[in-house]
Amino acid sequence: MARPHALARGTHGPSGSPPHEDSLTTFRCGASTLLPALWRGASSRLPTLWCRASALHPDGDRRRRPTISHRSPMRSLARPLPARRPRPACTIPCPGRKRSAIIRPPGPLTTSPPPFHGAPMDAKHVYVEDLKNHVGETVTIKGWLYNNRSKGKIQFLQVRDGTGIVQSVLGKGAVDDATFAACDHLPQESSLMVTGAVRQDARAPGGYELSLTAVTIVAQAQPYPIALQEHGVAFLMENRHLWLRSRKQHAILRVRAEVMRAIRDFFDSRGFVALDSPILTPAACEGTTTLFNVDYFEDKAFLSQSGQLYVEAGAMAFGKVYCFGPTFRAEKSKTRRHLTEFWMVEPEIAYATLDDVMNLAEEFITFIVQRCLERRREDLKVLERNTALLEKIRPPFPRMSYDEAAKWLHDKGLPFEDGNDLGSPDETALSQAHDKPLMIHRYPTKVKAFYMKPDPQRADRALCVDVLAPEGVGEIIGGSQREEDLAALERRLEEHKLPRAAFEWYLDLRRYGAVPHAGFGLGVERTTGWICGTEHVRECIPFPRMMYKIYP
RNA sequence: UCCCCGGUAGCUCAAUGGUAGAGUACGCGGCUGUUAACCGCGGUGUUGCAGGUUCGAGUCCUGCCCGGGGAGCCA
Repeated sequence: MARPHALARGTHGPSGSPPHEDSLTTFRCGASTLLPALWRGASSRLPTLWCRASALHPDGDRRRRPTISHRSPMRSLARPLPARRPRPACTIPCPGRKRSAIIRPPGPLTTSPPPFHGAPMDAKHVYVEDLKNHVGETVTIKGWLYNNRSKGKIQFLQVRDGTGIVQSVLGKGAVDDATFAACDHLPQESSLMVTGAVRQDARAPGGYELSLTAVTIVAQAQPYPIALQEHGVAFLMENRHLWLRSRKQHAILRVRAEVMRAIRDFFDSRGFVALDSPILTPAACEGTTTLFNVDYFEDKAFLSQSGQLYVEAGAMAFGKVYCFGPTFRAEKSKTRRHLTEFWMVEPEIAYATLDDVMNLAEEFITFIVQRCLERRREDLKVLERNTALLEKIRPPFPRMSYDEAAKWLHDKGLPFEDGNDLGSPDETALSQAHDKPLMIHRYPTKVKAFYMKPDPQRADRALCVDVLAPEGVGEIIGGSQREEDLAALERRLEEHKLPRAAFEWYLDLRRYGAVPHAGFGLGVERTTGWICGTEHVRECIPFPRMMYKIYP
């Protein structure tokens, strides 16, 4: 009862019309085992695509795949390729011939697409993560082939569906021979639907497996670039859109999603109003860092580096607010801690002091970590994270003033100059020395932003706090009590040489009912990276944006 | 912007200045419990680019390009 499926038709373009070249990329003409006689006859005229390395670039030459960089924006896409030894645009293996054939552009498709193999899917569709509730039932998993270990007359198809991976066992005779043979040649990441009885079996990774009675191949993949082997970072980054399917990346991004949900749950349940700040802004919030420029009609604008000034307005209106969104920094930082686009949550509270936000940060971090332990333990296991270290993350967190930190660094013999901001190596050393987040407060006023309130006890120290995650991770929170005095703030703007006109609205917040207030910002990717034990923040966001890197 | 490391097959990597080679992926064959399965067979190539030294350069020198890590700055 094999029949074409809507999904399959979709991959071949409208029936009877010439397919778009791209639409052909989902099947291959070398797959004669998949095709009935009529279709196979047509396949010799079909152009497609079983190129060894054409997954990323239409000319099949991986070395020319688009790499977009600051110095050579869109170079490989914008310029014609240099003249060189002619290469086949696309090749297919031809039985009986040593060399691959050169493929001509596609002609019109006149035959119908190949039918699927296997029985129609009348079994209940379930997700891999729910399989344990369906032992003994016959169910269908819809997903992609993670790996196939073929052992002659028995095949072990490992199918992933986004919620997990399940091993399904296909014995010869369980399905028709054509389907069995097709499965034996299925490349990694081919999409397929498998139907079978759910069994508990200790031999299966994950503990449950399927005894298959039907397999439907939705789309046979081209050879998948990301093999089950080690790959270099550069290669994986250029294949980020596919890398997301890998187990570790999958686990990290699920933890990230949990972190984001925990953030919202924490503030929403405490009476904070979500008040989003603009992404397009007229001026720098802090003045010191480099911003991305944007043409804003006839004017100039910037991508926001912080929503803080705007949530201050929000706090005066709603009492407790937070903004949560992307933030942009154009600094040329090339380290494992930096992205040019990252997500930040910034709570701001009226009538709050530095101590209030330090206490809040402590509760907040604890909430996020414990939530991930509670709900994403399996992912942390995939990541081989030492969760015992995370279990310890509960109040109180150690607190240290800047002066105490400076003394600690001196005692350790680290080259640190009093009065300077803490450098990266300093923070790393401090962070490594603690097994809980370390709160360092009251940095020198001169190294901090203009809006931070100086300590009334000591004007050369600001009422601010940085929270350093342990294990050498470093800063995940920066916060402060804000300067609420109009005259003092005006002086600070001048000292920082900031354009006053752009800040008039901000000064208004002091003119009309100023109150003490405070807040902080937490970086989502750094926090996720700490919880996951990830080496680099680029793995903690689906499509990282970094210096000179904006593809894919 | 500065400092350090790197660029060889689609991918991961070898190769005293002397014939560019493995594993993997891919293809074919074998195998009814595999765990990145295994066994046999099949060939990968402008050694990042441009010069230079040399009888001879993947290897040494110079410049450039690209990538990675770090400093500053920051979440």
